Amino acid sequence: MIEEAKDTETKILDAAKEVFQHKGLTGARMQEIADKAGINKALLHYYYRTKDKLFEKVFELAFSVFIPKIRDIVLSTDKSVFEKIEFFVDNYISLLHKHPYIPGFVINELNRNPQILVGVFEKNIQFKEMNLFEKFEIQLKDEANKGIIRPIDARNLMTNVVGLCIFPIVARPIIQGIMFNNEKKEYDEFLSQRKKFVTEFIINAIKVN
Amino acid sequence: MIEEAKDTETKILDAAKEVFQHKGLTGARMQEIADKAGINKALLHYYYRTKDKLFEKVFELAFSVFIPKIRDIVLSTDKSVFEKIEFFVDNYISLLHKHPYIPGFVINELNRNPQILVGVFEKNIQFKEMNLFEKFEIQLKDEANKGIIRPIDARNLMTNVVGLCIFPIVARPIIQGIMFNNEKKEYDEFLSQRKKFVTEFIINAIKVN
DNA sequence: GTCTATACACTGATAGAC
DNA sequence: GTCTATCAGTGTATAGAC
Repeated sequence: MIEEAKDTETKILDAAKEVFQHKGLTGARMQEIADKAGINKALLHYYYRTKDKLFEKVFELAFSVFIPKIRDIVLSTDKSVFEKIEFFVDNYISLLHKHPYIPGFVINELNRNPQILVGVFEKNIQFKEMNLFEKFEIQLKDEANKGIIRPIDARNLMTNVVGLCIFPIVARPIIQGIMFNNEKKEYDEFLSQRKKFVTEFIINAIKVN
Repeated sequence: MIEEAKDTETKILDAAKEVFQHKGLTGARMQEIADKAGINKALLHYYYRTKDKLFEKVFELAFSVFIPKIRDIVLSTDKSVFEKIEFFVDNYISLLHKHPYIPGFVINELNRNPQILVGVFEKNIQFKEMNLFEKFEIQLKDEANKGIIRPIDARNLMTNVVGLCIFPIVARPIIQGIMFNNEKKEYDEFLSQRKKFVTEFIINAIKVN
């Protein structure tokens, strides 16, 4: 793998991602981003005008990494509910391990300023496609009628599935501190068995015996 | 209920809670806290020396609101596992509704600076009492042997229970935006049925049929 | 496109009068 | 204890040379 010479705009964006995702909008410093990108402050403004605009770009990219996956997986029509859940948990937790700071970043910035979502929605109409859940709702009703799963609401189920994947990542410092005596290695082991555990937990919760 | 004339120190702390919990350590401004407390900046430093010290105080109070509850409930020995779960979910979600900004605040600040926990632990040794989970683990093994519940790890279970309660609160802007077309009222209704839903979901997941 | 230098506003913190 | 005034440091952003 040869390290490509990245153009300045990309170098800035990469540095901005790292700094913003770790320190947040208000904690990030343009100077630190410039240092990390190997350029100077003035150049940041040349490419991205203001700190807010640079942040906006970083946020949109972070958001689009870990939201659309949900859509893709729920919409794969040829799978049963159990298969979809297994497939989702597996893929989503893998994704989270690759980008462990993104969920906390996105969640936090949205709590500070929910307004950001408006801009994101305008540029990505796909997020508004509510028929996504309507289709999934139909499948859930269908399998419930067939006696495969208990009757269950799609939004409650999706919230639980996503929450069970994300929570151990965003709340890592607390859980690791309280339940694992702050042992990083033990917590990594804990996380690595969550895929299997979470999948079984959810399927047991909704299946008819 | 008569509004008591609060002393200055309390007024400052109340104002600081509000500002820090909404804007975070780096986003909060001493000026805003002073304004909200109805005093001036100099007085903040008179009572709490520095911004960091004031923040530390606020963080510790926030942390102690929503962590010890877990301990209290898990340790109530006269309850079955099912009863504990129902009791916990009920009480914890009620608590979260009273302080909806605390979980996000605590989680975020800990991700930015996990070091804070060290100080909190030193002042509250109770958090380190790991036998809490060992006792619960014994009860889980016991009920599994009796064929009441499936064999399950205490830490995985606790993570799921707490996560299912907290996630819809901290991720509210995202879930409400994507699944509920940003309708506040609908999301409030959604939250109000979660107690029952989450309890049943977990019990179904672990009970033997 | 990239740099240095700098403008200008704001922030946390302190000095000192009352 | 509480205030006004102010300082020193830092932050974003821009001007202007190359």
